[in-house]
Amino acid sequence: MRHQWEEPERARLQLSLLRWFRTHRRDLPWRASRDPYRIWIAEIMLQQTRIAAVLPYYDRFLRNFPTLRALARARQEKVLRLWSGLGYYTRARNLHRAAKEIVCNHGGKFPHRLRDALALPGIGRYTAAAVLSIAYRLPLAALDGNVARVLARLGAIRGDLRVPRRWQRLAGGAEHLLARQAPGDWNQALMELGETICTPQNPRCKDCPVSRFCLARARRLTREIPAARRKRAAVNVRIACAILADPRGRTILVREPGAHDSVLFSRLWQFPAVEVRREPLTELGNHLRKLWGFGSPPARLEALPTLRHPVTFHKATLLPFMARVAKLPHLAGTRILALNQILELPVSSATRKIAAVAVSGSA
DNA sequence: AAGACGGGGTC
DNA sequence: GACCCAGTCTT
Repeated sequence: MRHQWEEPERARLQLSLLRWFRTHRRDLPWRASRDPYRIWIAEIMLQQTRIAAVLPYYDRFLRNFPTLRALARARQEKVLRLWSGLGYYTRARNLHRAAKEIVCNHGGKFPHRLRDALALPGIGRYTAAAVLSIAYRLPLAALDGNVARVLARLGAIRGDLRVPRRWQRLAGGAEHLLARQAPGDWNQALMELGETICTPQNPRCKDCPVSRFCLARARRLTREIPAARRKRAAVNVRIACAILADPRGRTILVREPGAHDSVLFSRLWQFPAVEVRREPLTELGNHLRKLWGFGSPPARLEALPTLRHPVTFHKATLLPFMARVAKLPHLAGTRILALNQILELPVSSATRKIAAVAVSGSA
Protein backbone atom coordinates (compact mmCIF):
# COMPACT_ATOMS: atom_id res chain seq x y z
CA MET A 1 0.00 0.00 0.00
CA ARG A 2 2.86 2.29 0.87
CA HIS A 3 3.80 4.62 -1.98
CA GLN A 4 1.33 2.92 -4.16
CA TRP A 5 -0.11 6.13 -5.47
CA GLU A 6 2.53 8.67 -6.24
CA GLU A 7 1.64 12.06 -7.62
CA PRO A 8 -0.15 12.82 -9.78
CA GLU A 9 -2.02 9.53 -9.40
CA ARG A 10 -2.88 10.15 -5.77
CA ALA A 11 -4.31 13.60 -6.52
CA ARG A 12 -6.48 12.13 -9.27
CA LEU A 13 -7.83 9.49 -6.94
CA GLN A 14 -8.58 12.10 -4.28
CA LEU A 15 -10.38 14.39 -6.68
CA SER A 16 -12.44 11.54 -8.13
CA LEU A 17 -13.67 10.45 -4.73
CA LEU A 18 -14.22 13.96 -3.37
CA ARG A 19 -16.22 14.94 -6.44
CA TRP A 20 -18.32 11.82 -6.11
CA PHE A 21 -18.93 12.60 -2.44
CA ARG A 22 -20.14 16.12 -3.14
CA THR A 23 -22.95 14.76 -5.28
CA HIS A 24 -23.75 11.58 -3.36
CA ARG A 25 -23.39 12.90 0.17
CA ARG A 26 -26.46 11.90 2.14
CA ASP A 27 -28.18 14.34 4.44
CA LEU A 28 -27.60 12.85 7.86
CA PRO A 29 -28.54 14.61 11.08
CA TRP A 30 -24.95 14.87 12.31
CA ARG A 31 -23.94 16.51 9.06
CA ALA A 32 -26.16 19.51 9.68
CA SER A 33 -23.49 21.32 11.69
CA ARG A 34 -19.83 21.16 12.51
CA ASP A 35 -20.45 21.29 16.24
CA PRO A 36 -17.83 18.90 17.64
CA TYR A 37 -20.23 17.80 20.37
CA ARG A 38 -22.87 16.65 17.89
CA ILE A 39 -20.27 14.94 15.73
CA TRP A 40 -18.79 13.22 18.75
CA ILE A 41 -22.17 11.83 19.83
CA ALA A 42 -22.76 10.51 16.32
CA GLU A 43 -19.36 8.86 16.12
CA ILE A 44 -19.83 7.08 19.43
CA MET A 45 -23.30 5.86 18.47
CA LEU A 46 -21.99 4.70 15.11
CA GLN A 47 -19.31 2.50 16.60
CA GLN A 48 -20.10 -1.00 15.35
CA THR A 49 -23.62 0.22 14.68
CA ARG A 50 -25.42 0.93 11.42
CA ILE A 51 -26.71 4.32 10.45
CA ALA A 52 -30.28 3.03 10.31
CA ALA A 53 -30.03 1.80 13.89
CA VAL A 54 -28.60 5.09 15.12
CA LEU A 55 -31.08 7.41 13.41
CA PRO A 56 -33.95 7.08 15.89
CA TYR A 57 -31.62 7.49 18.85
CA TYR A 58 -29.55 10.42 17.68
CA ASP A 59 -32.14 13.18 17.54
CA ARG A 60 -33.81 12.09 20.74
CA PHE A 61 -30.48 12.05 22.55
CA LEU A 62 -29.60 15.55 21.32
CA ARG A 63 -33.02 16.87 22.27
CA ASN A 64 -32.48 15.65 25.80
CA PHE A 65 -28.85 16.78 25.96
CA PRO A 66 -28.54 19.72 23.56
CA THR A 67 -25.09 20.68 24.79
CA LEU A 68 -22.04 19.00 26.17
CA ARG A 69 -22.62 20.68 29.51
CA ALA A 70 -26.19 19.40 29.62
CA LEU A 71 -24.89 15.87 29.10
CA ALA A 72 -22.26 16.31 31.78
CA ARG A 73 -24.90 17.51 34.23
CA ALA A 74 -27.31 14.64 33.55
CA ARG A 75 -27.83 11.61 35.74
CA GLN A 76 -26.21 8.48 34.40
CA GLU A 77 -29.53 6.67 34.66
CA LYS A 78 -31.04 9.04 32.14
CA VAL A 79 -28.11 8.74 29.75
CA LEU A 80 -28.46 4.96 29.83
CA ARG A 81 -32.21 5.16 29.35
CA LEU A 82 -31.75 7.14 26.15
CA TRP A 83 -29.21 4.52 25.06
CA SER A 84 -31.51 1.65 25.94
CA GLY A 85 -31.76 -0.76 22.99
CA LEU A 86 -28.74 0.59 21.12
CA GLY A 87 -26.26 -1.86 22.66
CA TYR A 88 -22.66 -1.59 23.84
CA TYR A 89 -23.73 0.26 26.94
CA THR A 90 -20.18 0.95 28.01
CA ARG A 91 -20.26 3.56 25.26
CA ALA A 92 -22.94 5.49 27.10
CA ARG A 93 -21.16 5.23 30.44
CA ASN A 94 -17.89 6.39 28.88
CA LEU A 95 -19.62 9.16 26.97
CA HIS A 96 -21.05 10.51 30.16
CA ARG A 97 -17.73 10.31 31.99
CA ALA A 98 -15.93 11.96 29.09
CA ALA A 99 -18.42 14.84 29.05
CA LYS A 100 -17.67 15.49 32.71
CA GLU A 101 -13.95 15.38 32.05
CA ILE A 102 -14.28 17.83 29.18
CA VAL A 103 -16.17 20.24 31.41
CA CYS A 104 -13.55 19.90 34.14
CA ASN A 105 -10.39 19.89 32.04
CA HIS A 106 -11.24 21.60 28.76
CA GLY A 107 -13.72 24.29 29.69
CA GLY A 108 -16.64 22.34 28.26
CA LYS A 109 -15.31 22.38 24.70
CA PHE A 110 -14.25 19.24 22.90
CA PRO A 111 -10.41 19.29 22.86
CA HIS A 112 -8.48 20.25 19.76
CA ARG A 113 -5.41 18.15 20.41
CA LEU A 114 -5.25 14.52 19.38
CA ARG A 115 -3.63 13.36 22.60
CA ASP A 116 -6.26 15.14 24.70
CA ALA A 117 -9.05 13.50 22.71
CA LEU A 118 -7.42 10.08 23.00
CA ALA A 119 -7.19 10.50 26.77
CA LEU A 120 -10.98 10.62 27.06
CA PRO A 121 -12.80 7.38 27.89
CA GLY A 122 -14.40 5.71 24.90
CA ILE A 123 -12.39 7.67 22.34
CA GLY A 124 -9.85 5.65 20.42
CA ARG A 125 -7.86 6.33 17.34
CA TYR A 126 -10.79 6.13 14.95
CA THR A 127 -13.19 8.36 16.85
CA ALA A 128 -10.57 10.97 17.64
CA ALA A 129 -9.59 11.22 13.99
CA ALA A 130 -13.20 11.36 12.83
CA VAL A 131 -14.28 14.11 15.24
CA LEU A 132 -11.16 16.23 14.88
CA SER A 133 -11.03 16.00 11.10
CA ILE A 134 -14.71 16.77 10.60
CA ALA A 135 -15.18 19.41 13.28
CA TYR A 136 -11.76 21.10 13.26
CA ARG A 137 -10.37 20.05 9.86
CA LEU A 138 -7.34 18.43 11.44
CA PRO A 139 -5.44 16.26 8.95
CA LEU A 140 -6.07 12.89 10.58
CA ALA A 141 -7.07 9.75 8.72
CA ALA A 142 -10.02 7.87 10.20
CA LEU A 143 -9.63 4.14 9.75
CA ASP A 144 -12.74 2.10 10.43
CA GLY A 145 -14.11 -1.14 9.05
CA ASN A 146 -15.43 0.49 5.89
CA VAL A 147 -12.26 2.41 5.13
CA ALA A 148 -10.15 -0.66 5.82
CA ARG A 149 -12.15 -2.64 3.29
CA VAL A 150 -11.91 0.10 0.67
CA LEU A 151 -8.15 0.48 1.16
CA ALA A 152 -7.60 -3.26 1.17
CA ARG A 153 -9.33 -3.53 -2.17
CA LEU A 154 -7.62 -0.51 -3.65
CA GLY A 155 -4.25 -1.97 -2.67
CA ALA A 156 -5.16 -5.66 -3.11
CA ILE A 157 -4.25 -6.47 0.49
CA ARG A 158 -5.14 -10.04 1.38
CA GLY A 159 -5.65 -11.67 4.75
CA ASP A 160 -7.53 -10.73 7.91
CA LEU A 161 -7.58 -6.92 8.09
CA ARG A 162 -8.10 -6.93 11.87
CA VAL A 163 -4.75 -8.38 12.82
CA PRO A 164 -2.72 -5.51 14.28
CA ARG A 165 0.08 -5.81 11.80
CA ARG A 166 -2.20 -5.47 8.81
CA TRP A 167 -4.30 -2.77 10.43
CA GLN A 168 -1.14 -0.75 11.01
CA ARG A 169 -0.27 -1.08 7.39
CA LEU A 170 -3.73 0.09 6.39
CA ALA A 171 -3.42 3.02 8.76
CA GLY A 172 -0.19 3.98 7.03
CA GLY A 173 -1.91 3.81 3.68
CA ALA A 174 -4.80 5.90 5.01
CA GLU A 175 -2.39 8.62 6.15
CA HIS A 176 -0.65 8.60 2.82
CA LEU A 177 -3.89 8.85 0.90
CA LEU A 178 -5.52 11.50 3.09
CA ALA A 179 -6.65 14.57 1.16
CA ARG A 180 -5.16 17.12 3.51
CA GLN A 181 -7.04 20.05 2.02
CA ALA A 182 -10.36 18.49 3.09
CA PRO A 183 -9.72 15.81 5.71
CA GLY A 184 -13.28 15.72 7.07
CA ASP A 185 -14.87 15.32 3.65
CA TRP A 186 -12.21 12.85 2.67
CA ASN A 187 -12.80 10.61 5.67
CA GLN A 188 -16.55 10.72 5.22
CA ALA A 189 -16.22 10.09 1.50
CA LEU A 190 -14.19 6.95 2.11
CA MET A 191 -16.70 5.69 4.67
CA GLU A 192 -19.65 6.53 2.44
CA LEU A 193 -18.03 4.71 -0.45
CA GLY A 194 -17.47 1.65 1.70
CA GLU A 195 -21.01 1.63 2.90
CA THR A 196 -22.86 2.26 -0.35
CA ILE A 197 -20.57 1.06 -3.16
CA CYS A 198 -17.60 -0.92 -1.90
CA THR A 199 -19.79 -3.21 0.22
CA PRO A 200 -18.56 -6.45 1.79
CA GLN A 201 -20.54 -8.60 -0.64
CA ASN A 202 -21.31 -7.73 -4.23
CA PRO A 203 -19.54 -4.39 -4.46
CA ARG A 204 -21.00 -2.15 -7.15
CA CYS A 205 -17.77 -1.49 -8.96
CA LYS A 206 -19.64 -0.19 -11.98
CA ASP A 207 -20.73 2.80 -9.93
CA CYS A 208 -17.42 3.28 -8.14
CA PRO A 209 -15.69 6.60 -8.77
CA VAL A 210 -12.26 5.12 -8.06
CA SER A 211 -12.57 1.70 -9.68
CA ARG A 212 -9.90 2.58 -12.20
CA PHE A 213 -7.42 2.85 -9.31
CA CYS A 214 -8.47 -0.43 -7.73
CA LEU A 215 -5.94 -3.27 -7.75
CA ALA A 216 -8.44 -5.82 -6.45
CA ARG A 217 -10.68 -5.03 -9.39
CA ALA A 218 -7.83 -5.22 -11.87
CA ARG A 219 -6.83 -8.59 -10.47
CA ARG A 220 -10.38 -9.85 -10.02
CA LEU A 221 -9.93 -10.22 -6.27
CA THR A 222 -12.90 -8.23 -4.99
CA ARG A 223 -14.56 -11.39 -3.74
CA GLU A 224 -11.44 -12.55 -1.89
CA ILE A 225 -10.81 -9.18 -0.27
CA PRO A 226 -11.28 -8.63 2.52
CA ALA A 227 -10.76 -12.11 3.95
CA ALA A 228 -13.58 -13.35 6.16
CA ARG A 229 -13.24 -12.80 9.88
CA ARG A 230 -12.82 -15.95 11.86
CA LYS A 231 -15.83 -16.63 14.04
CA ARG A 232 -16.19 -17.94 17.52
CA ALA A 233 -18.17 -21.09 18.17
CA ALA A 234 -21.72 -20.49 19.35
CA VAL A 235 -22.62 -21.13 22.97
CA ASN A 236 -26.17 -22.02 23.89
CA VAL A 237 -27.65 -20.73 27.12
CA ARG A 238 -31.11 -20.97 28.62
CA ILE A 239 -32.30 -18.18 30.86
CA ALA A 240 -35.48 -18.45 32.90
CA CYS A 241 -36.97 -15.18 34.05
CA ALA A 242 -39.92 -14.19 36.19
CA ILE A 243 -42.46 -11.54 35.36
CA LEU A 244 -44.30 -10.94 38.59
CA ALA A 245 -47.52 -8.95 38.46
CA ASP A 246 -49.34 -7.49 41.41
CA PRO A 247 -53.07 -6.65 41.30
CA ARG A 248 -52.31 -3.15 40.02
CA GLY A 249 -50.37 -4.54 37.05
CA ARG A 250 -46.99 -3.60 38.40
CA THR A 251 -43.88 -5.74 38.21
CA ILE A 252 -40.46 -5.89 39.79
CA LEU A 253 -37.11 -5.38 38.14
CA VAL A 254 -33.68 -6.02 39.63
CA ARG A 255 -30.18 -4.83 38.91
CA GLU A 256 -28.11 -7.68 40.22
CA PRO A 257 -27.00 -9.56 37.18
CA GLY A 258 -25.59 -13.01 37.65
CA ALA A 259 -22.21 -13.52 36.09
CA HIS A 260 -23.69 -15.43 33.17
CA ASP A 261 -26.37 -13.07 31.98
CA SER A 262 -24.42 -9.81 32.04
CA VAL A 263 -24.16 -9.91 28.28
CA LEU A 264 -27.91 -10.30 27.96
CA PHE A 265 -28.91 -7.63 30.41
CA SER A 266 -25.80 -5.47 30.37
CA ARG A 267 -25.94 -4.56 34.05
CA LEU A 268 -29.14 -2.67 33.37
CA TRP A 269 -32.55 -3.21 34.96
CA GLN A 270 -33.91 -6.68 34.27
CA PHE A 271 -36.49 -9.21 35.33
CA PRO A 272 -35.29 -11.64 38.00
CA ALA A 273 -33.51 -14.29 35.96
CA VAL A 274 -31.36 -17.36 36.35
CA GLU A 275 -29.36 -19.51 33.97
CA VAL A 276 -31.02 -22.88 33.64
CA ARG A 277 -28.94 -26.02 34.10
CA ARG A 278 -31.70 -28.63 34.20
CA GLU A 279 -35.20 -27.72 35.23
CA PRO A 280 -36.33 -24.13 34.53
CA LEU A 281 -39.30 -24.02 36.90
CA THR A 282 -37.45 -25.45 39.89
CA GLU A 283 -34.38 -23.35 39.43
CA LEU A 284 -36.30 -20.14 38.89
CA GLY A 285 -38.34 -20.94 42.00
CA ASN A 286 -35.16 -21.36 44.02
CA HIS A 287 -33.83 -18.12 42.65
CA LEU A 288 -36.96 -16.24 43.66
CA ARG A 289 -36.86 -17.75 47.15
CA LYS A 290 -33.37 -16.38 47.54
CA LEU A 291 -34.48 -13.00 46.27
CA TRP A 292 -37.39 -12.94 48.70
CA GLY A 293 -35.27 -13.78 51.69
CA PHE A 294 -37.53 -15.11 54.42
CA GLY A 295 -40.82 -14.24 52.73
CA SER A 296 -42.78 -16.50 50.44
CA PRO A 297 -42.41 -16.14 46.68
CA PRO A 298 -45.26 -16.92 44.29
CA ALA A 299 -46.34 -20.53 44.13
CA ARG A 300 -47.58 -20.80 40.57
CA LEU A 301 -45.42 -19.77 37.63
CA GLU A 302 -47.11 -19.83 34.24
CA ALA A 303 -44.90 -20.38 31.20
CA LEU A 304 -45.06 -17.76 28.44
CA PRO A 305 -43.83 -18.29 24.86
CA THR A 306 -40.13 -18.95 24.55
CA LEU A 307 -37.91 -16.27 22.97
CA ARG A 308 -34.68 -16.50 21.03
CA HIS A 309 -32.15 -13.78 21.65
CA PRO A 310 -28.77 -14.21 19.98
CA VAL A 311 -26.06 -11.80 21.09
CA THR A 312 -22.58 -12.14 19.63
CA PHE A 313 -21.69 -15.79 20.03
CA HIS A 314 -24.25 -16.46 22.76
CA LYS A 315 -27.41 -18.12 21.52
CA ALA A 316 -29.82 -17.45 24.33
CA THR A 317 -33.17 -19.07 24.78
CA LEU A 318 -35.32 -17.02 27.10
CA LEU A 319 -37.95 -18.83 29.14
CA PRO A 320 -40.34 -16.27 30.60
CA PHE A 321 -42.65 -17.24 33.44
CA MET A 322 -45.47 -15.11 34.72
CA ALA A 323 -46.92 -15.12 38.21
CA ARG A 324 -49.63 -13.15 39.98
CA VAL A 325 -48.69 -12.04 43.42
CA ALA A 326 -50.74 -10.23 46.03
CA LYS A 327 -47.88 -7.94 46.95
CA LEU A 328 -44.42 -7.25 45.57
CA PRO A 329 -41.54 -7.07 48.02
CA HIS A 330 -39.70 -3.82 48.53
CA LEU A 331 -36.04 -4.78 48.37
CA ALA A 332 -32.76 -2.98 47.92
CA GLY A 333 -31.57 -3.02 44.33
CA THR A 334 -35.05 -3.48 42.91
CA ARG A 335 -37.67 -1.26 41.33
CA ILE A 336 -41.41 -1.67 41.13
CA LEU A 337 -43.30 -0.15 38.23
CA ALA A 338 -46.04 -0.82 35.68
CA LEU A 339 -45.18 -3.49 33.16
CA ASN A 340 -45.82 -1.18 30.25
CA GLN A 341 -43.56 1.49 31.67
CA ILE A 342 -40.28 -0.35 31.89
CA LEU A 343 -38.87 1.81 29.13
CA GLU A 344 -38.60 4.53 31.72
CA LEU A 345 -35.65 2.57 33.06
CA PRO A 346 -32.49 1.61 31.21
CA VAL A 347 -33.06 -1.93 29.95
CA SER A 348 -31.53 -4.10 27.26
CA SER A 349 -33.36 -5.38 24.22
CA ALA A 350 -33.70 -8.78 25.86
CA THR A 351 -35.70 -7.20 28.68
CA ARG A 352 -37.83 -5.36 26.14
CA LYS A 353 -38.62 -8.61 24.36
CA ILE A 354 -39.58 -10.28 27.62
CA ALA A 355 -41.80 -7.38 28.59
CA ALA A 356 -43.50 -7.53 25.22
CA VAL A 357 -44.53 -11.17 25.55
CA ALA A 358 -45.59 -10.54 29.11
CA VAL A 359 -47.86 -7.68 28.10
CA SER A 360 -49.49 -9.71 25.33
CA GLY A 361 -49.56 -12.80 27.54
CA SER A 362 -51.31 -11.08 30.40
CA ALA A 363 -53.88 -9.38 28.19
C1' DA B 1 -2.85 -11.28 20.35
C1' DA B 2 -7.31 -12.49 21.82
C1' DG B 3 -11.67 -11.76 24.00
C1' DA B 4 -15.68 -9.04 25.71
C1' DC B 5 -19.12 -6.14 24.68
C1' DG B 6 -25.39 -5.58 21.74
C1' DG B 7 -28.13 -5.36 18.31
C1' DG B 8 -30.10 -5.49 13.91
C1' DG B 9 -29.80 -4.93 8.58
C1' DT B 10 -28.93 -7.50 4.75
C1' DC B 11 -28.05 -11.04 1.56
C1' DG C 1 -28.78 -18.12 9.48
C1' DA C 2 -24.41 -16.15 8.70
C1' DC C 3 -21.98 -12.00 8.23
C1' DC C 4 -20.52 -7.71 9.78
C1' DC C 5 -20.91 -3.23 10.90
C1' DA C 6 -18.66 4.97 11.35
C1' DG C 7 -14.42 0.44 17.69
C1' DT C 8 -12.67 0.55 22.44
C1' DC C 9 -10.92 -1.48 26.38
C1' DT C 10 -9.05 -5.22 29.11
C1' DT C 11 -6.24 -9.11 29.90
